[in-house]
Amino acid sequence: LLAGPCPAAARGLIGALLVRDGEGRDANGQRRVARIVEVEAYLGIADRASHARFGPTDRNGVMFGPPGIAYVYLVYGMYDCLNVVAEPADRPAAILIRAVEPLAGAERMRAARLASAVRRRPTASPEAERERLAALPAAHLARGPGLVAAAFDIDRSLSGLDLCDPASPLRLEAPDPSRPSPRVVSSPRIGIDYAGAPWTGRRLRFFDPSSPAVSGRPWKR
DNA sequence: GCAAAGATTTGCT
DNA sequence: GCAAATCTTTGCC
Repeated sequence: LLAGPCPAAARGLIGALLVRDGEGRDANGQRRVARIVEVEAYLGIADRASHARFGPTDRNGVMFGPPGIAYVYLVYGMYDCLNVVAEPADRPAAILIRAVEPLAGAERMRAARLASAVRRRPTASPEAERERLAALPAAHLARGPGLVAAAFDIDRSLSGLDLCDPASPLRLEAPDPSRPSPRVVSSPRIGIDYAGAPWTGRRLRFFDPSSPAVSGRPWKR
């Protein structure tokens, strides 16, 4: 699937599982599992919204490699974002994981969100942040690309990891076959106004409209 | 070498 | 609804 055209691969990732093994920044060994509910496809050199538009660099190098590999980058100097590399090795493309819906390990995700917030704002009250996160529904713990990374302890050190290897601490797994496949709708991508036409208008964002974990304002979904 | 902008999130007005 | 926080990467001198 990931070796094929990126838009179809992105659509096909909706409903797949993102799995994180117990290892992480602290000793709590809870396994985290979540359903992918929102993604965006970023195409090759010609896509003015894609990091690949600069050609291969130190940052985006893995996009030019084989499919199924993690591409993690830092955005706005603050948040890590997880991508899955798509298409064959000579064609750069990646799928941004924008939101996932927790199925297991939600408390571990809450702890990771707290640790991430404390690292970002050392002067703020950890207790206030802990209470804020405790009040958050599980479906909102990873609603947004920066929050997916925070909830799963994903940072740039995981870039290059094989997400299709069952031995990887972070990996993709096929959805539960007994579960009905989700409805998938498309929209333009978010936060790429700089790309200009026609790229801003292309419907390369895919999501499950029934999921409460999808990011963005409800009326813009 | 330096200036500018960015695949975001949060808090305040 | 708008602006701040924060730092890497890119683009131009």
